[in-house]
Amino acid sequence: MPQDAAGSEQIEQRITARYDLLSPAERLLADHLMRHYPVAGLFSMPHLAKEAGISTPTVLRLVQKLGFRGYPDFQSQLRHEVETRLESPLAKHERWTQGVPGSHILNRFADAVLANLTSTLGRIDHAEFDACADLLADPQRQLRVTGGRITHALADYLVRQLGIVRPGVAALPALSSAWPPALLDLRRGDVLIVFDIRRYESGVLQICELAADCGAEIVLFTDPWTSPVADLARFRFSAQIEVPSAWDSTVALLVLVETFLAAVQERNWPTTRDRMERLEVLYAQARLFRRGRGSRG
Amino acid sequence: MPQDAAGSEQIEQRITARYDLLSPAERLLADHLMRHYPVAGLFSMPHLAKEAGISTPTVLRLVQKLGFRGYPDFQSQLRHEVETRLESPLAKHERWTQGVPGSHILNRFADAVLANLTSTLGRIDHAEFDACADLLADPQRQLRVTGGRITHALADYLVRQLGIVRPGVAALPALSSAWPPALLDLRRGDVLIVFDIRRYESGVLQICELAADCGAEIVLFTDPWTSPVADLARFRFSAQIEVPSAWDSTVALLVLVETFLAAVQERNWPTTRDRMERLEVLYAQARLFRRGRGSRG
DNA sequence: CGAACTCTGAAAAAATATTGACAGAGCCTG
DNA sequence: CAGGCTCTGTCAATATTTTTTCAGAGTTCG
Repeated sequence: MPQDAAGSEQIEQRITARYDLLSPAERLLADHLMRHYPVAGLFSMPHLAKEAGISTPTVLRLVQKLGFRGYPDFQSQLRHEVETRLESPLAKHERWTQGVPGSHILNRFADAVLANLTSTLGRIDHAEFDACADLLADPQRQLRVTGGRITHALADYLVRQLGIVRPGVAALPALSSAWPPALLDLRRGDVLIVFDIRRYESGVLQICELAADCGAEIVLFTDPWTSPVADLARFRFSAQIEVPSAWDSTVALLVLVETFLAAVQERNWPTTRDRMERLEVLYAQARLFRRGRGSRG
Repeated sequence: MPQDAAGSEQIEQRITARYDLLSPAERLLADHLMRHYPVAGLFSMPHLAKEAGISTPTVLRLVQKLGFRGYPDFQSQLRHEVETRLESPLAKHERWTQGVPGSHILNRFADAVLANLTSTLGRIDHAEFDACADLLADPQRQLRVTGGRITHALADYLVRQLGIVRPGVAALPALSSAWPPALLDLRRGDVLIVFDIRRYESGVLQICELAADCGAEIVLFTDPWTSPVADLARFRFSAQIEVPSAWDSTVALLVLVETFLAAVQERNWPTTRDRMERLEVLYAQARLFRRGRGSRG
């Protein structure tokens, strides 16, 4: 559905639609605009140029490429967008900040997620978090990760990302018959990271008991109902998971996981950076990545 | 609690607080500003004066009475307010950001995640969301899902959960040599769901092109920089992903995914419920679950 | 009724923003 | 490696905005 004119198109859309026509400096600006949308564009041209790290003529060239006659024209449209977003029928953000029953699923869901997040994060003890991050950052300890039906993806994510930051990270196998060999080289002091939210699965408790017998430290991510694994765990973090859906939400857990990833990588930054650089080299050698969509031949 | 200076007060509050100190012409302007708050103040001084029916010096006198050094100073504060309104309508940060903001990694991370979420969700067009949910809920269409290095876990999660709601959902294989057979029974109108955030991987684009040639509809989840797949996609949802970490965050994407899951299951609830019940029976037969920790036996 | 006062906008002055012209830098291509 | 190309910033011009100055209009009060 091609717009004949750029008339009422959103600026965001104009940018994405023409992104491949943009030059490198223009993309710097476009990225900046998108990242701080829409307020960034309300500043004066010199200010905006400085923030984006480019020059004023480039700003002008971009807005002209986007179909505006000049910078004032661009700002005028932007103000209009801000207006409809903020001012008019108490626009979009307000639609989901107040949980009117019967509103759109996006609003209801976002409401629940935000409530879960604030509640989850507000309850975490900073000292406990730091102690756990220290544990996970200790290169002497091997890490093993496991999850249940819903949390499997989370466990997978943690393994992949943490495996970049440090060595000795692996997921436990899915089949219980494969557990004994996997526990074979678990040493005292190694760490088992467990995700276990309701519909606690029997297998998860079993493997925690096995690992505890081997002298492993257990880190548990769970829900407020607290899984049976809690008694075995050295560290325990519980997240709010209820949303308007037939299932529970893993968003708060993911935030925890990502925060731990950030904390661990911060704790041993030289090593992390070194590993990441080597990873980049390997990726480059494998020619796995291409450029963004601008790499015109 | 008297503010010594007008420091961080909201402009609306400043106006109401000093309203009775204002002259008639200034009140005209104040009324206009309040009536079209906050966008009115983003215009230039001549424009604003004309709209309010007064002259530019009066505008200047008002903003000075409000405690600003000049009109640019006033606009700067106003932009800041617009930003906080748009980015985080919940000023609830204080609840768990007690102390210096940006101190503990938990606070910094949570700040970023909340900003990402509000910004991401505020930008989603409800109609587009609904249309896409309709597409995903259509049992006639098969669904295939794929992701990149970071988003793989997300794709996996979507497959598992959506696979409970409806039949015909599968992940694409990881190895590109396995793609052609996987695409073999892709029919016109089937849907390919793609996660592609920066460090866009070449394989993702390739498989999208293949699928598009087969007549598949493409649904893209990406970042604000817009992946090259965007041109091929029927639906495109972009999420904010920046956090204080060496990596990007997939939290906002996960919220999108979970919201879609809720929307799809809602659209075909009888079928979903039926499938979930049968799943429960199967799980029970496999004796996979145990009770919560009260069931000491 | 007139002097002193405040309020207000016109107009000039200063500051700043926007736009255009141009040239150096980098890159493909022959 | 030279010529043509695009991209990008510096600088100058033009336009606009911001601020100041000032005088007329209206009001209050003795």
